[in-house]
Amino acid sequence: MSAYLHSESMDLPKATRRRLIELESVLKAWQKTKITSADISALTGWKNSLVRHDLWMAGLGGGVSNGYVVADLLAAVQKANAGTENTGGADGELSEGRETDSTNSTNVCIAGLGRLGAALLDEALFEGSGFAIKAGFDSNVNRVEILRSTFPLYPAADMNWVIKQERITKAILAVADKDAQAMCDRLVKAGVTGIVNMTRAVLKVPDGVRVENLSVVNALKMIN
Amino acid sequence: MSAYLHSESMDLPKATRRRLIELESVLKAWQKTKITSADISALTGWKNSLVRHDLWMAGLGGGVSNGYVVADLLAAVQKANAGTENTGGADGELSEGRETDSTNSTNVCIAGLGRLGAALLDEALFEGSGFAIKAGFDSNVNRVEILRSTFPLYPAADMNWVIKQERITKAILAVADKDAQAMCDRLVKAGVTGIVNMTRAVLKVPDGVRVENLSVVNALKMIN
DNA sequence: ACAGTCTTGTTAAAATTTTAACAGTATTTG
DNA sequence: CAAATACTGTTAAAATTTTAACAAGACTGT
Repeated sequence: MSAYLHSESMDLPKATRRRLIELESVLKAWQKTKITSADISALTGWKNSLVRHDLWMAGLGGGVSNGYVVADLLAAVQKANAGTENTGGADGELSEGRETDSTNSTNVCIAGLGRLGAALLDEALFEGSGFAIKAGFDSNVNRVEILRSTFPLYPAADMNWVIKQERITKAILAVADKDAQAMCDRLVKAGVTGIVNMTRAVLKVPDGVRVENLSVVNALKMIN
Repeated sequence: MSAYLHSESMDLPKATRRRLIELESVLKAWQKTKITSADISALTGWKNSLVRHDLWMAGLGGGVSNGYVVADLLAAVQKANAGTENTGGADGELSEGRETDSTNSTNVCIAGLGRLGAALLDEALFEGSGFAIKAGFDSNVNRVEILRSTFPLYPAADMNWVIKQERITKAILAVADKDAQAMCDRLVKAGVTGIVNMTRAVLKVPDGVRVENLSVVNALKMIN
């Protein structure tokens, strides 16, 4: 059973996906032109066999026996990490994995423009990430009108049409805990398929919608 | 082998700890006085057997056969979640799990006061969490002097003595990606034992220091 | 070119985590 | 009050994830 999927097809284990995403950062920061699984292990704490296994599962690891060529591996990993959804056509060889491909990015909105949400309205944070903030929402119309931002802000009432018009597929949820589930429901209804949840609330979403929890307080509890 | 630890003693599996922390939020939001593992399952998506298993592992679950009394379970879960470090004495029965126990809280600092870091200087975010922000640091002295905040801000150079004096044990890292590892090293050297990493960098820390990664961009990649 | 080293891809084993199963005990219903 | 129902705590099985092991391919230095 459990047919290995070391090529592309269905999705990889979550843990592997997370490591591949982090590996991308590691590779970007690596100076030399070559890197070994032992190097990566030293840098991250992951067992080197796990690194190789991850790459194998993802069908990556072009090289044969002596270390990885960073440029190649990075390109492959980037491609794999983008993979799941995003790319509409998926038939092109894509131009060598170069920097920000603004035409090919996933559109994101921020729901809740309190201190935290407003702070995320920052292009710099998303530079070269493949994601582009397209809108901010808040129930408080006052806030929407007063806040200065590089991105257009809307009252939450406009959510439905804005999300459709701007082809937004992901949201960052930064409302108050007590409003989290309600806002989440609205986002999902509007067509969002993934939510980064910055609140402490545990969200219930329908199948097919992914949630990633990023509550600072919960994280503090984890490291405590 | 693998002696079950369904009582208190060594630490629970990470996944279980994470769920227990989230369970805390779920219980706080629950209105009725009783709750069953099936209710929790419906609310979170976790299998009900997993919920019971988690509680068993943690040595919780006071009740016997008919659902849990929310107040009791919440108190027990809160106690378990605080448990790992934090409490110095650990011999008291602790006063009924009441709200913010400001004397008993863990002290936290924020390293990096850019838009994101500055936004976290917000008491409201940490209300009733058991954590208290005690200081903010930035290498840019200008920023430290200009920023208005309820919390004292210091140039990074003062980190060492401030962290000791204020008995800070945890840090939220919100510097630029390229400075992340260096700042992390300084924090660890100053005595911090846990870091919430908001950057995209993968941090290397010595044994005994816990890291929780909360990069918004990486989270977006996960849900993509 | 050959022996020695390194390092990968891949498989198999070990460890961990989740799911299912069920005996036992409250609670409700007739 | 007995039977039926509704849950939990706990153990055992299933599934998943990580670690170890190793054959085979590439370099290195002589």
